[in-house]
Amino acid sequence: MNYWLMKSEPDVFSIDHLAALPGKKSSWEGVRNYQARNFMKQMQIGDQAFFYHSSADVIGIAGIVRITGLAEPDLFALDKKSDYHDPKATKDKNPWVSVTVTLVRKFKKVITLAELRETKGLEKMLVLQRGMRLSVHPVTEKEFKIVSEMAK
DNA sequence: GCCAACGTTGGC
DNA sequence: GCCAACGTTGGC
Repeated sequence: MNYWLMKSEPDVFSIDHLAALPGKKSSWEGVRNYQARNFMKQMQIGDQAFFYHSSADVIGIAGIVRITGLAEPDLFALDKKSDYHDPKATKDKNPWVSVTVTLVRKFKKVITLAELRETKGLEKMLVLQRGMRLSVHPVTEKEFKIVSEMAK
């Protein structure tokens, strides 16, 4: 069982959008970075991930989701009308994948980046590292537990 | 809107 | 394969 952090711009897709969907379930598409994609391929059913709001009024971790569907081809890459279209992707050679996530818990209050920075034990958390832009990346079990406790 | 820190592209 | 130019991410 592994833990992850997944970034989304809440203007595009927020934790409230997810909560409003049938089954509180959605595919997670549009990742167009190979390193992030490789992490998505490693995800297993039951893994948990932080839902992170980036480029927002309140930046930080908004809640927890569970991986309920393994990586499969991200068909938005083939859709010319999609913002996620990749002109180099074809049906036979589509490098991009999406996974399915289901909401576990929305935090009462977003745990902000500033709060994360002030918390002991999270010093090495990847999202806090300088220049860290990966939209999908791993979180340690220890970090996952500390942040989960903060949200109680 | 600025800009640091990356990732990608393309000429050579 | 190198690397300059360009594009993107994302905090501030």
